[in-house]
Amino acid sequence: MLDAGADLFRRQGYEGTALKEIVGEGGAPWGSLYHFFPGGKQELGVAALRRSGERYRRLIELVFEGAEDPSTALRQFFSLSAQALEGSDYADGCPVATVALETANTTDALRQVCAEVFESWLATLARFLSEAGIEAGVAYPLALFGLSTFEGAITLSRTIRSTEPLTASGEIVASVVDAALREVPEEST
Amino acid sequence: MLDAGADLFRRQGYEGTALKEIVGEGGAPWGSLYHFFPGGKQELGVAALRRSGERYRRLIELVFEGAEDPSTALRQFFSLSAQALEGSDYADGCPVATVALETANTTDALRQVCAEVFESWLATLARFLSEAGIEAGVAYPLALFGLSTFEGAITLSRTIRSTEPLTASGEIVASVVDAALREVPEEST
DNA sequence: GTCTATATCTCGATAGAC
DNA sequence: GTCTATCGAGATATAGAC
Repeated sequence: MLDAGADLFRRQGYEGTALKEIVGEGGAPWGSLYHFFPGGKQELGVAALRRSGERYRRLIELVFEGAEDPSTALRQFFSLSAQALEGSDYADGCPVATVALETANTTDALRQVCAEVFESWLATLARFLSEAGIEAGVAYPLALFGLSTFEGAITLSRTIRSTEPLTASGEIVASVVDAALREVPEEST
Repeated sequence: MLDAGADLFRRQGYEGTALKEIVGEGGAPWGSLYHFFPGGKQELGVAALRRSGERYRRLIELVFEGAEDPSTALRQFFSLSAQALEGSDYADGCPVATVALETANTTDALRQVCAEVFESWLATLARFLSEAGIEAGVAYPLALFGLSTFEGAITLSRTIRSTEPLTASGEIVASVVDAALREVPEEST
């Protein structure tokens, strides 16, 4: 049920998704919805976002751990997302961005979860950048920049139905991080 | 009425905004809504997005025309948006991004307008980059990158309620464009 | 715990007088 | 053109049997 909700929220947003749709898609019994989520739709939303946010964070980790440096990891991540978008008819974008924008000024509980998720991704990104030798004061702004570009590129790609924003942005982000890495003194690698 | 609609769509999205709210806020007569927009909410949405999208495009033009080069224009634009966000309790972000994500896979008429708006901004950006001497094949991907980063930074800033994503990203985008400008042969300026 | 039925509300859209 | 009243659909949430 959480997975079905997360998937629908990502595609059509929070307001655009009906509870019946979630229980229908998830094959879960309608009667048990308010047993597990006494807080109703909002509580389900919070739980679904937390779950998909953490899953996405682990995906980031996986890509960075498998790559030789953060720059190639980013290039791969952008390219991977472009593939995922194209293969899903431009539906599988960021699991929280749509809800984040919808609720930034309306439903604070949901906005807060989205903020927590974004910050967990930022912390993960900054950690990998730091571990590659980039100094702490630079790593966090660089993570902010990288995630910003990624989120915006997904927004553009979904809207104009082309992977071009993701691929073009991915190249430049990777090159920016690459330049930062080249400023790292040799001993620290 | 169009302005009231555009404002509400930007803050709380398309699905999250009721028609009554729009006519209420706009002080317009309810009876005339379906006279001017026989297509109902969707037609009003299309018109509102087109209008605010074009207004925003002219704002971009204004900033670029007033700045000495595209790099400083971008820095100013990010900084201006950060101010606008902070001054509006993080409500006045991008006028189309929220609706774009909501409708990318649900309501194609709205998605298409958002795509048109984004593309008009991209064309404007690419034109200014070209006019500054950056070759055509580079200007468009650079515009894609710049707009992507901007859109994502707004998303992050609104969600975590901090201007940090915008300021950090603005600096880096400006420096990337600055580097591209330095590759321009002197004669072409 | 889960089901069915339903209460209550709000939405978008329409009808018809003026 | 604009107003008032209202329709019908679909939403969230609840009640009460099992």
